[in-house]
Amino acid sequence: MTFHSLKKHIKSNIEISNEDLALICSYFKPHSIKKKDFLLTQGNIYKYEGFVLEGCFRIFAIDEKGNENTLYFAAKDWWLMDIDSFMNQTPSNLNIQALENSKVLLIDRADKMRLYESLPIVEKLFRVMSQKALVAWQRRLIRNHCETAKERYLHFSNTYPSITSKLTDKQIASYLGISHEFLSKIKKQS
Amino acid sequence: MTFHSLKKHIKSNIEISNEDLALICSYFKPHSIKKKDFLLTQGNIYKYEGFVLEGCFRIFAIDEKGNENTLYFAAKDWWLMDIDSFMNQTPSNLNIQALENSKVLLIDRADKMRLYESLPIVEKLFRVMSQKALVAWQRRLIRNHCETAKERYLHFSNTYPSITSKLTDKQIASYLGISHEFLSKIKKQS
DNA sequence: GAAAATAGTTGAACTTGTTCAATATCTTAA
DNA sequence: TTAAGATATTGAACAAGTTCAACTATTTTC
Repeated sequence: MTFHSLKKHIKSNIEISNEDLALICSYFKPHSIKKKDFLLTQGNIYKYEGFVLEGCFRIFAIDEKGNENTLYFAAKDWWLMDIDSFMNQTPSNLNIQALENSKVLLIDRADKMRLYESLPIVEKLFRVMSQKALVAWQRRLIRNHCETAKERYLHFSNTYPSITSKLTDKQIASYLGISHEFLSKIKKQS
Repeated sequence: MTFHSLKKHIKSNIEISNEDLALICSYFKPHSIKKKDFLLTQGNIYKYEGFVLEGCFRIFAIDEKGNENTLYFAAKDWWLMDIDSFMNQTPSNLNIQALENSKVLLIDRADKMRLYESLPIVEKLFRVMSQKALVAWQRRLIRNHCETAKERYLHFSNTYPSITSKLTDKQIASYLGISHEFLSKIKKQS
């Protein structure tokens, strides 16, 4: 039951046997994370990769000026990772915080490496997911270049209405790359 | 000789035997592309994936208003791909144009699929490269949010001086997401 | 349930970047 | 080698978004 949504998610990305699916799932352990708790804070090395079962997370960086910069939000069926820190074992620049009481499946770095080695299809799984993510990031950057803040806000809230409803305007503004005051003015207009 | 830089590039990403390297290379065919010619124009399905041996390319999209939006530039040792069109066999939104006479190694879609199947390490290669690219795109988006156009220009020209020197200001501006008039004003200041 | 903290609103002054138009410079093809 | 076309520069008027500050809601915590 716990692994149902992970299995479904994997099958939506690659063709895979039930045996392999079960083996992959056996590496993941369920965890609960309370609202406002952090799975990762910047400066630390990221040891886990996570898959969200329920709840919602915010992945953000804090720059020198103290501004919070939200990379993305992760709700059900999204992954929690800091690829850079996880791959290279370098201190992370990111923070991953639960926005509500949440449940995740976690795999630690050593197990992930074992999984890659013991089951080559896992390479394919992450290759496919990474490439899809890449396309999404490219599109987001283009939107940032050619759309106004208002257009970007409407696109986000229409694309992810259920996530939008869980967020404060401050969090949305930090995702869109605008000040929260300006977001307030945008919302008043529309 | 032709495959030297591709081999070196692959080895910088994964550990691999010389036999596997040679097999991978056997799928790629060298091509020359003249300045201003297109490897891909939007609306078409992308059939090839390419590795740049020499020269320089620009990968860009044109939006409804007719604005050119440069995703990235690809010089020696960079890949030319439209992941979206190549993976899903859907018409591309991108244009890939040679900025000077260039040489590339091309692999067509069917061969790429065969390569993935016959040599699982190729999945790993593209998994690793995609994840590295993902990190780079995330950083670029953050820079777009928290740096001014001038800071972004200086970062770009300092990071890629040899590419910068091959480009017109119009092309650089479309990469930074600003008007070329404003780039001209920025350059005058510094 | 009151106090404290956080989030949202609004306005005024300001900065960054755009648009348009005119002019100047550089490339390229015939 | 010259005309045509693309590229770069500059200025003025404008639009988009920021910053600061004061105020109002809304949550959170004890």
